[in-house]
Amino acid sequence: MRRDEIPPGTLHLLILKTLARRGELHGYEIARTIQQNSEDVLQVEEGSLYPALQRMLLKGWVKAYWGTTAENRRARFYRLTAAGRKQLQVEESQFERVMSAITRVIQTA
Amino acid sequence: MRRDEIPPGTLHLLILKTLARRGELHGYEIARTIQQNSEDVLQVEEGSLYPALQRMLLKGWVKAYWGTTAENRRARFYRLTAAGRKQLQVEESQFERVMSAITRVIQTA
DNA sequence: TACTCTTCCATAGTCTAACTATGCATCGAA
DNA sequence: TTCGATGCATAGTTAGACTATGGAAGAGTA
Repeated sequence: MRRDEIPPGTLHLLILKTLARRGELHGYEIARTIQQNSEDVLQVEEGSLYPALQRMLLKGWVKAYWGTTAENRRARFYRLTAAGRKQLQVEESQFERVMSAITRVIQTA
Repeated sequence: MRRDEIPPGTLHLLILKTLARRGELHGYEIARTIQQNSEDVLQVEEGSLYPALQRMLLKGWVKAYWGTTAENRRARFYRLTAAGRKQLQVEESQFERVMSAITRVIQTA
């Protein structure tokens, strides 16, 4: 998940999508999920993840609460809000729109 | 071609690809070509384009020379170097690799 | 004539967000 | 008793796309 690899903002999209599917997860779990689903292509650094979650909290796309994991550890869990669900739709279609445009350019040139 | 839409570095890829197909073009022409091929989804701003071309010159991916356009205007033409051709391959497969990873995450979550 | 639009180049400075580095804390296993 | 994994978080750096701005030259037009 490097600056020179992925679109800025894509991390938001990936987090939103992951939460939409999985319901509620804590940060570390979100990172591992994305990493696994990408078959280890996308490495989600903690220094990217937590700031991203902070931004998303501020924007009201997610809400958070403290709880305990299955292994009895303290962790902060995140859940999508209605605004987050709407944002997911926006970002998903935006992503699709731009990526197919780029693909078009690459294939046409 | 906005920061919140496209991957940083993608502009390089699009320019490289465009030059690879079209042979040699001047800056303004590169911008219009990308824009047209994307069906106006990607707006290539001059404040993005020219700095990108400078970077690419520095990295030796393109070389430039002054000439005149069909309309008899002074313009700077760009052509791919061997290094640029190699870089194009790298960026193209990189792009493909990451985009399919993102798609995988979005579809799997 | 003056005007606006398009073509063409270029740079200075701003801003976003992913990054590195770092710090802290707990648990289980070696 | 050290190490790895789990878990959170922030400070500061960096790349690069952006806005704003400057210039020049030609074509058309009022």
